[in-house]
Amino acid sequence: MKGAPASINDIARALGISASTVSRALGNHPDISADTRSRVMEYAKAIKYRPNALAVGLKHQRSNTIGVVIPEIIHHFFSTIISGIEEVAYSKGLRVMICQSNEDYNREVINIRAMLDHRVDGLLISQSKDTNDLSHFVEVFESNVPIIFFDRFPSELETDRIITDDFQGGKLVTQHLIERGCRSILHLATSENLLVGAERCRGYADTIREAALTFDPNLILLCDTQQKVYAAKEQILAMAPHIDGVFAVNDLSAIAIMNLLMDAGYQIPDTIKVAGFGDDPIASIVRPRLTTVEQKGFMMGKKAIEMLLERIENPTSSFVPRTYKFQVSLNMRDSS
Amino acid sequence: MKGAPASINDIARALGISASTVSRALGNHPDISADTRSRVMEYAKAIKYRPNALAVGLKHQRSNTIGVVIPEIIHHFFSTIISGIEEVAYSKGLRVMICQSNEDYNREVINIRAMLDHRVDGLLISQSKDTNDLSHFVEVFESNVPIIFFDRFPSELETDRIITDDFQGGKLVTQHLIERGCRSILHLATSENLLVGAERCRGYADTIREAALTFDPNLILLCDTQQKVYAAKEQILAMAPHIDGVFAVNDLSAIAIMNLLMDAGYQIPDTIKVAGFGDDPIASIVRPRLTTVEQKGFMMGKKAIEMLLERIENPTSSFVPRTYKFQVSLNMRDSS
DNA sequence: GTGAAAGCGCTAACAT
DNA sequence: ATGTTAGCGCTTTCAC
Repeated sequence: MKGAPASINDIARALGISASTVSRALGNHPDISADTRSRVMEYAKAIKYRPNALAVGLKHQRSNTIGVVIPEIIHHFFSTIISGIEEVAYSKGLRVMICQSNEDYNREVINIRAMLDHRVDGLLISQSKDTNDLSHFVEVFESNVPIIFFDRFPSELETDRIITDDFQGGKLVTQHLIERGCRSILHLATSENLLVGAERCRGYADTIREAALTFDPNLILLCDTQQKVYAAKEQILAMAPHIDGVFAVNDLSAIAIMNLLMDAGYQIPDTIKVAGFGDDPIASIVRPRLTTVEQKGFMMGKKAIEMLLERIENPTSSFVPRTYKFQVSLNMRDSS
Repeated sequence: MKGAPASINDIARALGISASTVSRALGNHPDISADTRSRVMEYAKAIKYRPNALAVGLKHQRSNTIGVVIPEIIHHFFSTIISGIEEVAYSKGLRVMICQSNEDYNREVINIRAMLDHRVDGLLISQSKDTNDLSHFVEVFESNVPIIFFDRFPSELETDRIITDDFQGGKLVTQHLIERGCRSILHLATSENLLVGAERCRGYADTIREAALTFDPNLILLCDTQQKVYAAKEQILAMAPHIDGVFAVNDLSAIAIMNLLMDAGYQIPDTIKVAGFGDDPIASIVRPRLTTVEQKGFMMGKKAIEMLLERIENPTSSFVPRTYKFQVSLNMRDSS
């Protein structure tokens, strides 16, 4: 029940040796005699000595911590990415500092600055939906802190990226719906400046054209949350009689429209087929089970931190940005 | 594109003044002349100076950071708690360091130690399911770092707690099911050493007895995840003909059993009524919509950090543990 | 094999 | 109004 935690100096004083000897003993330096080492170790354990990470970080100019900034922790995809990141981090004794931007530009900036202030060794970021000004990212480059973007990245910047093949995912879904007989497919899209959404949409549009179906821009609705789907209820129900398929940019809006259509008396998949994107656990819980694109979140997280660690270890002057794109697969279930 | 970030000394040197003057100017110390202040500010902005949080922390013996350890970020309840915590933290310029234990004792220990090493100003913790040894918590007390438990706490320790009235929640659900006509209610419970689960179960059992229904211990199944529900499929289907209600300890297992029963031909809520606990967003998405107990996650998060800040500001020697219990409400939907 | 001293970046007495 | 100094806890030359 004492005030400040014990320091190396406390140990040194108690044992009548110098702080540097204690430091070396604790760090298993070869010069230290077995006897001294064990005395130090023993006493350190007895008083529950713990190194001050702030002091170590200040000395070493590195904090043994990597920072992660994600839009929203609540999304299963991001959670699995974090698990992947932590998996690797723990195995290497690295600390992980997680912050969420809540899809808010200002918070993203604040979080990134806080992480830089803490002298994180590297940064793993998935940018917020409403980030347009990229100067805070540029600051990171200028401060020479390695940074890897995952999933959502600023296309204007030449950076390392761990991404999903969203275009291919969009194609897979659309091809599947067409194979199942759909001829008029509604696409629930996400806000324009989100590249992942744009890619999924491009996959959709490309496939429609390839299949020689008529591409109708009116069949694209900006509607990427449950709330927005319900807000667009009238519009959707007005279109419903003319469509036989829906490709939603994520699982939650897919499920929302599925419910909305079923409540209006439509049969799924008989009358209208629905597919989503992401393979959220909820996709296999709802009825009918949702057909959706599976993303490799855990693997992406692992790959992201591995790439980051490589960058940290090789701070090469000639920077050549790399992109690692994960392939996707379609999980066919009962909704299509 | 320089190596180390600029320090106060760099500014001092460039401006031909002393480091302490720079420090004071940056900190808006009243003694500093307006001229000096503005010159420092301007130059600092120009070179994008950022204080080294490690150095500040080392000096001040506090890091302006609070640590949060939760079992799993993926659960909506914990995510909302985090949002509540961040809400307050951001408004006060505090940093939040989040770690997940993944319901693993060892990770919990590692995380807490890492936070202590970082000299966090305080700790907000919800303990993992398989934590029985409490010595790492005791270490926190001994190091005089304020700690508040939320939701899941060690009952053997006298600590500050922000909790849900789980007992009352269990009662509410059970009373509701009985009012709806249920006479034989199955309870899907969680592992024994999780107090929140035990309390919900106690609320269930108490209510059964109060209603003068026969309490049958065989109607309590240890089954708190989707997977475990499906693993117990045979057992559940064998009981199904004899029950007319289910109270699940959380929403995911409630939904799992709902699906399992519906797949087996049971009508919900007509033949069997089902209710969950937690009000996960999925509860209002699934069909039938799930009746469930609403927990005040966001409010709990806010309260937790507010209580923590109070503890940090008043490190009183006479510690009297406080418990703040949040009331719950029942959201009645279509499953009951 | 161990100690003394310097310094990481910052702040806060204590000068002046 | 500003400079000097010391020190937070740790590591690491450089001595011996």
